[in-house]
Amino acid sequence: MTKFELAKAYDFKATEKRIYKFWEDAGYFQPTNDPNKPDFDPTKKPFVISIPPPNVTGKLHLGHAMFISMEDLMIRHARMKGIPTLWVPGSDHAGIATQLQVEKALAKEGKTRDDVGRDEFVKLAWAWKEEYGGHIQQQIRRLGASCDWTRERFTLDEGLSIAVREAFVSLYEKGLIYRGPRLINWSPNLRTAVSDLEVEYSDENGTLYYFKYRLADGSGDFIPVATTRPETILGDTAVAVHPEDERYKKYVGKQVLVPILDRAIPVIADEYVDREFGTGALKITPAHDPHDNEIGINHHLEVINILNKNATINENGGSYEGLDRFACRKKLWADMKAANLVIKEEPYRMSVPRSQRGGEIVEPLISTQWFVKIKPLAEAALKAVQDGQIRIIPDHFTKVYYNWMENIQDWCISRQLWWGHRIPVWYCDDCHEVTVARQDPDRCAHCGSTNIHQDEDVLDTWFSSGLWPFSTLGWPEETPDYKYFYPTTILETGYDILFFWVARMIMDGIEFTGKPPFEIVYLHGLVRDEKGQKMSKTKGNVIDPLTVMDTLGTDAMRFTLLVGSTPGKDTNLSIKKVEANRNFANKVWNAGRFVISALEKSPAKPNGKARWTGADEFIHARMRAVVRSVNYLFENFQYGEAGRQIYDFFWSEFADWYIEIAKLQLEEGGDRAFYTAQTLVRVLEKCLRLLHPFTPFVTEELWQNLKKAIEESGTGITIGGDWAEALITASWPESMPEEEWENTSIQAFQTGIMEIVKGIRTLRLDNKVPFRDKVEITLVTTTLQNLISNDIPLISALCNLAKVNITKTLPQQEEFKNYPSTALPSSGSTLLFHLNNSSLSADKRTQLEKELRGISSQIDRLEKLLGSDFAKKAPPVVVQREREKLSAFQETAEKLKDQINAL
RNA sequence: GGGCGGUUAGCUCAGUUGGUUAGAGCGUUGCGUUGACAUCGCAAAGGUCGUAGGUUCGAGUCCUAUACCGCCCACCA
Repeated sequence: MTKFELAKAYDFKATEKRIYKFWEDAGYFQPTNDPNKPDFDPTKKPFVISIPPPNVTGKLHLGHAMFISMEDLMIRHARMKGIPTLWVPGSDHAGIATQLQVEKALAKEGKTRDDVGRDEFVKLAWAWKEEYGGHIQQQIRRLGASCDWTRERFTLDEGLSIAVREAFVSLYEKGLIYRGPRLINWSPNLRTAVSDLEVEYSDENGTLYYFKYRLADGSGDFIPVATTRPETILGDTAVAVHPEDERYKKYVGKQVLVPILDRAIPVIADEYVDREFGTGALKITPAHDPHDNEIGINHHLEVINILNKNATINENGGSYEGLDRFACRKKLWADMKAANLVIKEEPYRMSVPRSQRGGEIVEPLISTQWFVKIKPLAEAALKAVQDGQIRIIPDHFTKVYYNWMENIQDWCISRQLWWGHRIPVWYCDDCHEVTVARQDPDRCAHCGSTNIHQDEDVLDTWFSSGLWPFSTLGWPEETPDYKYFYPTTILETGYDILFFWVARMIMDGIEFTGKPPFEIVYLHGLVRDEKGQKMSKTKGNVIDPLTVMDTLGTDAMRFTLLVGSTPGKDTNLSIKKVEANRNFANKVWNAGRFVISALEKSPAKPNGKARWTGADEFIHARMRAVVRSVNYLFENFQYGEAGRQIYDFFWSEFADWYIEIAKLQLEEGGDRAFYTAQTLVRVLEKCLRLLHPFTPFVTEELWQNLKKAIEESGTGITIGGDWAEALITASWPESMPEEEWENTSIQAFQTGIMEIVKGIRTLRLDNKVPFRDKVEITLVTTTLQNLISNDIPLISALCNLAKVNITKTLPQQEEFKNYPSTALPSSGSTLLFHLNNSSLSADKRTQLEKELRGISSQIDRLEKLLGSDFAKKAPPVVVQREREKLSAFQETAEKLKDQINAL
């Protein structure tokens, strides 16, 4: 007797926390790296993932839930395969995001960052990190993430700061980092430069302003020009026209006057100008537009910056000085109108650059910043993918990657922020040379002066993220971790940060370690709402993973995310799906309860040899097939499909069929009961292993209970292998070679028991005979007789039959004419339902004829098929399969005709 | 402008080595159920797999063209 009283429903709330603690305390997440430990094997290639570090002050959202589920799946699978497995967790200091939060908190006290000063601000930011930084790590634990918390890292850690310093200095020494004035994207609210990637363009309604550029010669002649940003007129240093434009050719070389300011600027000719667009004349503002900047360089134009750092107009704007850029736009335009310099305004659809973080309009302007000369790094990174050293999944993102790498621009890495890695550059106040050093210097490396000061800027957050796979393992030190675990195996993340992060890690990895930092890039899709829309607070369609876990359980949510996703494709999440998977977790739980209860009905291990029933063989054969298929799918990164197949097998074959049959087989007692219990245990146990990477909690809890129950049952049931300490360390089911009996067993069960039982169920429903009424049937068959001879009691019990008759030919007695019947086309058999109801007989002919029509069309189709080249050219196995189908159909058709004739 | 993806049941989506009139969940309809599970069971209805060609004995699956939807990159004053 087992003393197991498992709850009727799976109680995930009670289970999840306890199980997680059990795993963590037992040290399962922590691979050994100690040569003195017995389980350390330096010849084994470890499986390693570095977590995409979430923002340290972030809150868990579905994007996190997605990658945690995905990576935990990979990690658990590898761990079960017996591979030394490491998943390095950590978080990112998230320069701009965190600084904004701290500034927001300050703003509540009516202060700005300037009020408190840099040192104090950084202290506040650290305090903020200490207070909120742990939250997301706790939330990641709730997801069941089996990462090694003893190796947790933070991008501003001491070790990682050393890595950042090393990376910067080494790039600088190679001439791959330079400083200079260039046109960059300026974020006025944040008062920092941002990289091109951090600018997002949005299509918005704007205005195209047409105005007059008067000639300086006082002729009163003018060139019409259009712009979307009138305030930039203040910084114009030329007007460009196309060299062959008949309208404006004559003006080239002459001077025109900047409106209001009356500054004289040249008219130049450049082929870049599109004669068709606008007025065909282009104002040139080299300081505030990328193209204009290029043209300016080619024509040696003056560069006039008109903006302050907060996007107000500076001293170059004359009377507009101090005005905000947009206020200036209004006022300048009004003034121009008054001066009769305005032609017209028209509505215009334009693409507006906005800051990814703050959302405000970004201004292109000239500023002195630090840049990485990226082309040499990109070339090597490109090659690593081309050569197959790194494989990107799904494949089509390879092209996206190439496209980006081939057109890459230098990367602006300096940020005018306070929260981040300070740029390791010191300026000498005496000789004005720069000192770039790994250790903080106390004097100038050139003149020895102690009058030096460090660069005020910090590095782009992504600069440190790019080093993540190796900086977290100890680089630049040759630590044991670095030597053993680097390069990592898979980099798993969303495709939205392919450029931000993945591409940079590849470039940095190759540059600094000489090796690609990982072998596989697996990109998952974004999680959207059930209609496929992006989740956003304003739309109110945000699903909070914490709430989902609270109400439906972590396993259900993980399973939903994993099974609903295909690599690289966005997935639409709806609560309905999670509910369905909550039901699945409960189904697993209850199947487990049943199997445990079956142990009570099983005697101890018998001496006799195993006697398997058709059902036993069927479920074993299907289990083997599922294991093979799941392994194939895992090898090809098709985790979603793998999960789906396990789900289907578990529910519609194991639970719906085998367990139902097992109930009857257990009643027989003796050996039959023993082998049934053993089959139940073995199949369930294997399913728990397969499911564990998807739904770790319910499977672990059940597995441990099952193990204990078996030990205490005294049945001596084995699982054909060793039990492990815990499911998390149990071995992964490997594929077994396909054997002849598998197919035979599956075929036999499906065409025999399954089809007969389904047929009887259908007859019952069609004829409104409830299950509780016993009925008699006659099975007319030439093929199934031997196959099911032992299964008559089983079929009888499953269908509540009083009697089963088996004949080879249709009975000729008068009464049978009125019996409802159904054809079993895959075996060429017919089922007669003993129910003499003359009111039904009227319909019988039509029903039979309808069935016959269906079957006949199948026969026609197959005859045609088999008469075609198909028979000659298709593989014999395939042809044979169709032949068998045809003969079964033909037999069915004969029987149907006989019945019709007998009416 | 360049690139990529999608189009399969009422809805949301699976369906990767081409194998023969397509699957799931939810929804709908009907029936059932006190012993693993109502977080359940049995069944039904519902699809010419966007369109047009092509390759092949065979195409949802491969190729070409096309329509519509979506995304990414570059960005035109």
